[in-house]
Amino acid sequence: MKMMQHPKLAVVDDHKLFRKGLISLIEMVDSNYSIIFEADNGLDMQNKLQPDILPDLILMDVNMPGMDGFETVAWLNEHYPMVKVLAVSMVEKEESIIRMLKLGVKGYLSKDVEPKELGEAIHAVLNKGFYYTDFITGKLVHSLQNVQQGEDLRSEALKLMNDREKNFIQLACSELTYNEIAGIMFLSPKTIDGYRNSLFEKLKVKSRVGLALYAVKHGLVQL
Amino acid sequence: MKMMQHPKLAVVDDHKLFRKGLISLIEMVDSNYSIIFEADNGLDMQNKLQPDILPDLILMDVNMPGMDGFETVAWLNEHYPMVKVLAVSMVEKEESIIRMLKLGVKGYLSKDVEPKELGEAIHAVLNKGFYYTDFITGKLVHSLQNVQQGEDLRSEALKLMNDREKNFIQLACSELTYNEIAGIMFLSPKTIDGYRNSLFEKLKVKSRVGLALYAVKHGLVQL
DNA sequence: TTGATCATAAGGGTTTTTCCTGTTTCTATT
DNA sequence: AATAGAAACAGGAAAAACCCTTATGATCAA
Repeated sequence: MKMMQHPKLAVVDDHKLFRKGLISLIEMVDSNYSIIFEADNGLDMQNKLQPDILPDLILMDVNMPGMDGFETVAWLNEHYPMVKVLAVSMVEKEESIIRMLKLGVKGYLSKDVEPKELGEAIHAVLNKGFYYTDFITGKLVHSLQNVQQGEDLRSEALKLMNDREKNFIQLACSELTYNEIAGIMFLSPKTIDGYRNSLFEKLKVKSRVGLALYAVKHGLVQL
Repeated sequence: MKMMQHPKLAVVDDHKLFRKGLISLIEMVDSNYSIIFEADNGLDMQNKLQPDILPDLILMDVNMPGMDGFETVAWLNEHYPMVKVLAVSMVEKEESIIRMLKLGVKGYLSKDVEPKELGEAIHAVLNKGFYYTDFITGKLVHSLQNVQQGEDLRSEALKLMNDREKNFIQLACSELTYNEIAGIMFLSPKTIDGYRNSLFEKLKVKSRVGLALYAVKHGLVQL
């Protein structure tokens, strides 16, 4: 495997102390790396990015004021898709990890890993293209299985209502008025009233918005 | 980490020769393992499973005549969820891998790995609970990104509105009335009126339901 | 200083939604 | 045929959502 000569790195993190510490650690683990800039958040990064001297890898915090990690990575994908990103975050919420992976980050490190692992991660991303730990893979697999749970939610929900109600709730997830829905279903608006009230009770919601969100959550309508 | 004393294994695969070979390899890498049964497919496995002597781990082929790996794992989840499964397959189609992982298999091995890796995989599943290679993780991440395009929508959507409006649209995805939302945001209901109208125009929606669905679709609120 | 723009907010109206309490119609069962 | 239960439907009223126009103060650029 061919090694990069002088990998150029950048650090984006709103906590100055952490940022500086990270940089000093990186310089310690491998003096070959050069930090070409550091930034407080995504906007700051946009200003400091020089199109003619792009970093090979950006260490990116997730939660930052102003422009957060998600937005920043999305922006990078748009404008400089060749720049790799290694997420470095305090939070280990599954949802954050999955979102960042979906955006294509090459790895996701917790802020409390050993410096040794930081070095390994950077090396892996630069030379192998990615660094996914068992922890990350575990989250990934778990989130897959949640999609399965969504299916269960769906079938549970479907059991609660009859065909007319299913038909109605789908139409209710729109900008049609109940009167218009009644027209489409060839029913009196008052019957629609009845469906609504019965679903409010069954699904424990209090408004049409609640109804629509319930339907989406349980996969009864696709967006 | 505590080792299991005499791990009980089973092999389900329709190719007799491969099955026998696999068994002999397993006995070779660690004589501690005992193979308590082998089966041709899922149905055969159901017959040979003795509820009082369950295997700790089943090596499971994916494509089998009769009852295939998917069905078999689903059945195991239903009836013996504590039995771990390590998929061993000839096919490396992303879709197969993802489906098996969704079903909760603890690892997915190609049939042409080195015997050494087979040993490592069995050991890892028994002692650590799972064995996911970089290859598997790669497939996982890739399948995530295929599902994706929502993040781009999200950042597009965020650009359209200011902070107050973002705040408001999230609150609008609830069963609060606009009056209550005004109270929460310390604003006059008439100002909320203004936010609503401005978002209706910007997002090209006509009702609060439309607003809520827009927000969900673009990832502005999570369900 | 003036004009433009933006966030906030008011007045006052219409439409839609929500929530009662009923009645009628149909259908299945005894 | 009698009856029980559901599905469909109504009247009426209050609450919420929607829509249009106008106004004030703050900020900013010319």
